[in-house]
Amino acid sequence: MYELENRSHYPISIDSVVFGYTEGELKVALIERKKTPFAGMWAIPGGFMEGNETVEETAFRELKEETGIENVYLEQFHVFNKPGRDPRGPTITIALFALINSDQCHLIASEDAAKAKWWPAYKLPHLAFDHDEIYAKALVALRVALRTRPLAFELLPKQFTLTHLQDLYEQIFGIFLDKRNFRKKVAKMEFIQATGNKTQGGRHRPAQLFQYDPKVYAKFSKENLF
Amino acid sequence: MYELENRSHYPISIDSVVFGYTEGELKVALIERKKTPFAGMWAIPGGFMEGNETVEETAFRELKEETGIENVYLEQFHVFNKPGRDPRGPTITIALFALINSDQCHLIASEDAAKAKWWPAYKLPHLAFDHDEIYAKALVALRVALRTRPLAFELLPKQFTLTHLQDLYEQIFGIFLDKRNFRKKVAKMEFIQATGNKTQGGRHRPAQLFQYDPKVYAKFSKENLF
DNA sequence: GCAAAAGTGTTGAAGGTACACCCATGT
DNA sequence: ACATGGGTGTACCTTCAACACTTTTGC
Repeated sequence: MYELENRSHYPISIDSVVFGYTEGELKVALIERKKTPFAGMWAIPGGFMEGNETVEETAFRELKEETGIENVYLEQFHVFNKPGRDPRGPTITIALFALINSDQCHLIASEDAAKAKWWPAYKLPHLAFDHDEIYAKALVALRVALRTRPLAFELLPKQFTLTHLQDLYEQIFGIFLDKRNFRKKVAKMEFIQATGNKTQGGRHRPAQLFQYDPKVYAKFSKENLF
Repeated sequence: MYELENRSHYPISIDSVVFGYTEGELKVALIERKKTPFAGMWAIPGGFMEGNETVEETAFRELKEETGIENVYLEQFHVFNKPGRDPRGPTITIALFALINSDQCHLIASEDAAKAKWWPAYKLPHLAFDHDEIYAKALVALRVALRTRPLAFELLPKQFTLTHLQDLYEQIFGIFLDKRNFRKKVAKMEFIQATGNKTQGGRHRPAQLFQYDPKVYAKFSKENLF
């Protein structure tokens, strides 16, 4: 403890851009600020590190407090510290993105946040602080992550249809994919397995339900190095 | 300034993994620690943020102080804060990687560092703190970055031969490439241009020198979205 | 003239893209 | 019976992978 006493110390805030997928649409969880600065504006949920918390612990705590969200996949993507980004003084923000299947996830506001709400990912309002910039980087990080790792499944329920999987990719990357070609590709991925179950209740032909097997993926990705 | 006063404040260290390419070999700049803890061990250069510095400003200042390195490409890749990673108490380390053409870059030690030295990237000694772990992540980040952006040129002199470019990729990704296929691919990349100049002095056929044109790349990458 | 690195084309395999119709269900 | 989304195969084209010899220079 001796040597660090002389050092400058900084408040550190942890902000988490939470992506969800509900009703066939990519969504983002935002909170409306109660307090100044930027009271009344929408913002990315987050808050300050306290005591001996780690970055991830702070992120989980703040998400729970501000939105009620638990059990999400979290990943760091950038540190923001441009001078002037927080009118209360110099702060350092570590930004993370979170992935959740938001189908049965109602947001619950509390404490620092007046409201918490899922917004369509491509129709966000103007955000508080420099959160527009943080969000833009989060989207890029999301695309890079989804390209290189099997994270789409974090956004889907355990069992999902191929149409949903395709739709998710189309929305995240802003492209259209050919249904037959997409399915041919998925068929070759042994870590995406048919369960034998089917959807019910649509007034159309029921769809097969698939699931992701991380063990098969682990074997597969070791063999293919990347 | 009012509201931040109550918050926990933390010392923040900035460590930069500097990759260089000298004498046909991928290298990393390390310093030997003078002070406890870990006096006598090799470590990634870095130090603590002070005053109103930004992350990047701290990184540049520490690199200059500890190794004499200036004018490098810098990019953040991860924040480390596992409890116990620094015996002096809880600290947060923001890690960056740096890219430089180290051909004419002699390292100059000073202040906190007893020595500064280029090490072959795949033959590092065991490092101080959790720097082995930081370095492992830096290598992964380097590969991801080189795959998705034209950063190889930061490691090469302004004019370079195709053999050097190929060798750099082979070392970074740990693979062997076919010379003819590699050159065919490069030929299609309009942002890598022959200068008309040639190498001199080898006792073999002189090689054409190429250079990277960022303007052409910018046009190219906008057209191809990724 | 020999050592050492530079430079150059062709062929076959694999993977990607484009494209249109029938199927199972609910109302 | 009709509306809705589920499901399937083929042909072409582009890209990737494998492979060996000639050229230019310094000594």
